[in-house]
Amino acid sequence: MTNVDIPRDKPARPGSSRATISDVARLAGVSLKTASRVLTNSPNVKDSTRTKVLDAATALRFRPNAIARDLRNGGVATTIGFVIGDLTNPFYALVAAGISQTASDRGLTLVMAASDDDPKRERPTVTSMLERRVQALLLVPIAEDHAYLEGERQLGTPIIAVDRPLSHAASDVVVFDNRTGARDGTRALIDAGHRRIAFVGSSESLYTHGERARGYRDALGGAGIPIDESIVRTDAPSVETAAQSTLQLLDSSEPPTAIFAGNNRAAIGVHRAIAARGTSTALVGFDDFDFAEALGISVVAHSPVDMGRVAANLAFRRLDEMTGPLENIVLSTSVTLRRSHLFTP
Amino acid sequence: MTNVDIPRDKPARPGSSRATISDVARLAGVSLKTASRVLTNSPNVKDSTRTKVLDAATALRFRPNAIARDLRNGGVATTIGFVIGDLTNPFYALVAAGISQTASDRGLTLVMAASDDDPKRERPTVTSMLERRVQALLLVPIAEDHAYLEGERQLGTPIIAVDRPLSHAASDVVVFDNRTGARDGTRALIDAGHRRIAFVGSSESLYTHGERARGYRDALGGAGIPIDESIVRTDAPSVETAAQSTLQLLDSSEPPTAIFAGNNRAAIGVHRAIAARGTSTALVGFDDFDFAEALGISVVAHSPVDMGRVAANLAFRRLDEMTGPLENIVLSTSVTLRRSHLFTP
DNA sequence: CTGTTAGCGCCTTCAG
DNA sequence: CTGAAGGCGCTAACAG
Repeated sequence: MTNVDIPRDKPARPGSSRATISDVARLAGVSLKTASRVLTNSPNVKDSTRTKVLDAATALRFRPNAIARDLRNGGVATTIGFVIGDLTNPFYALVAAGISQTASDRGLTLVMAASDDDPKRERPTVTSMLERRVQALLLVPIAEDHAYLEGERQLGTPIIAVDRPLSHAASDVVVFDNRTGARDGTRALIDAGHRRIAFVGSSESLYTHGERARGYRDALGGAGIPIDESIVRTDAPSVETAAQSTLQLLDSSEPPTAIFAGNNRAAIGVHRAIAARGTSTALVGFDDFDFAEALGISVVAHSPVDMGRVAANLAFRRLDEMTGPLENIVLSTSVTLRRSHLFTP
Repeated sequence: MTNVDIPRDKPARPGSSRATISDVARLAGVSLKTASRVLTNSPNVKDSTRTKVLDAATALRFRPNAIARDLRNGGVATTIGFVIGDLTNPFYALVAAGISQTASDRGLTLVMAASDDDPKRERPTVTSMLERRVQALLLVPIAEDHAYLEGERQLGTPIIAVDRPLSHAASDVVVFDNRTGARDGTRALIDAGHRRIAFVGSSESLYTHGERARGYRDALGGAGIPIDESIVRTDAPSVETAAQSTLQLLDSSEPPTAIFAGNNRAAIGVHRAIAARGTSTALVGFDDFDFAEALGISVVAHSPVDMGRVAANLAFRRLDEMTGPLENIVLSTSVTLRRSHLFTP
């Protein structure tokens, strides 16, 4: 039974009125498959037929339906998924930029979903990506338990953890060398003559901050400076809390002469507090951003864009040859010295 | 560094080894449709059957295939597309965050593609989105001619221009009130007693900067200050060029006492140049960001996240009722006064 | 060179 | 409450 007279009533949904390949074929007076061949640039088509089909396609404003194509081609989409906590954080936005670039080089489109930093929302978000049949899934993990991902990975979808490893589950990972970076950053402070150096950042239970606090301790230990836990403030996840903690540090009887800030937000908060008190406390931060450069803040720098690129490339390697041990890629950091490690003007 | 061997059962293509609904049905000993009913939460299924199917699904690690579902449901994806020039610019990242939030409230996933600020790449990028049958397309236009979008819109896909209008084509648009914002920002400088106020930003041929330069002129004109075109520098699209232009301004025989910066990058460059010269030139910027706050720079502020939200909501309204005239939504801005409009410390 | 046939995985008729 | 067909738009096999 051929479907010659399909009644196209009203375009209830967008797209429902779009021409299909058979519409094009009919208008061009060729078979469906011939039209398909032309539209997919297959060889073995007479030139005159080709132009006839192409003309019909433009006349009908034909757009191939990638959904149908993807279904036909194994039910896998030509997309790569990125599950992110909060796109509002410029750091993750840059990672996304790196992924996007790399993906588009491979003809894949980036599909993104934010879990709004809510650990409970991570799994549904990931599931939705998987249902969309993304070719690979990159994610910045925030849930407490990622055991649920094990099965997915075994089903063949490469899963790459970005910026921190999964909890209770193995996977490919791309992270920065937080520990070494923090150590070197702290060392810059020591080299500048400081001995009483505080740490301001998030909870050590956060992978990145745990590593950074460790690096900070490494540096002090290496220089024979005893660690005073009262000036290790890991209670500052936001700009405001960082400013708060710094104020307390500065107002104490034995204030630090230098501060190592655990991330970009902490650095802003610390800087603000120092400015408020008018002290010349030295500062080194982790993460390089516009404001750090503008303010002359010395930092442990890295490249979030590269992180995205590396993660995407790792996913593609998995796609091309599924075998091999899990990889744990550690991206190096570098210390960018400006002025603030000496004092804050 | 842990190296665990990945167990690969069926190393074919990802997804090829995934269970389908009929696999689930077979294992559960029911018909395909019954399984489907259970998995879509339809009523009218005996509880015992339901659990049987659910058990089979988990056993098989079944994941519904959204590609097939979308094809079935009219060939339209449950996604919304965003074509962006450069995700690296925090401004656009924030717009994307707003879109993402709003989309996920509606059960849609964001698919994003960057054209890398290359006007030539815009159209292919848009086309790829359309082939993916996104329900709506938001884009930050950069091509010179958007006539090609007319037809697409008529085919039923809502198309919303974000941050600037299309060229040579009509569409729904969401923009900021750049002109009024720039006027008010410049006025703050005038109110602070400045009379010789320079403009540093991108080419006026860029919609946003054209408007902002106009607002700047409005303010000067309104205060009876003649416009000296030699201090209107629209040759500064980047941080570096902005710093360069500012340096020239500062080194001239008749330097300005204040500068209005056309956007976030310009503000950074201007600030850097002022710091380099050590002058106390006043500054007001367009766009509010961390560094502006950290540096005490007064700015014309707005909400990129809201812009994304508004644009997405407009798209959804179009989806729900396709009728009505094209809309041109203008988002207001506000002046945030810190210290730099008086002088730069 | 071109056409016919047969599904990809899912869900909505329409029957039992 | 459950099952049997049919088809969304497209392309890979096979013919001719």
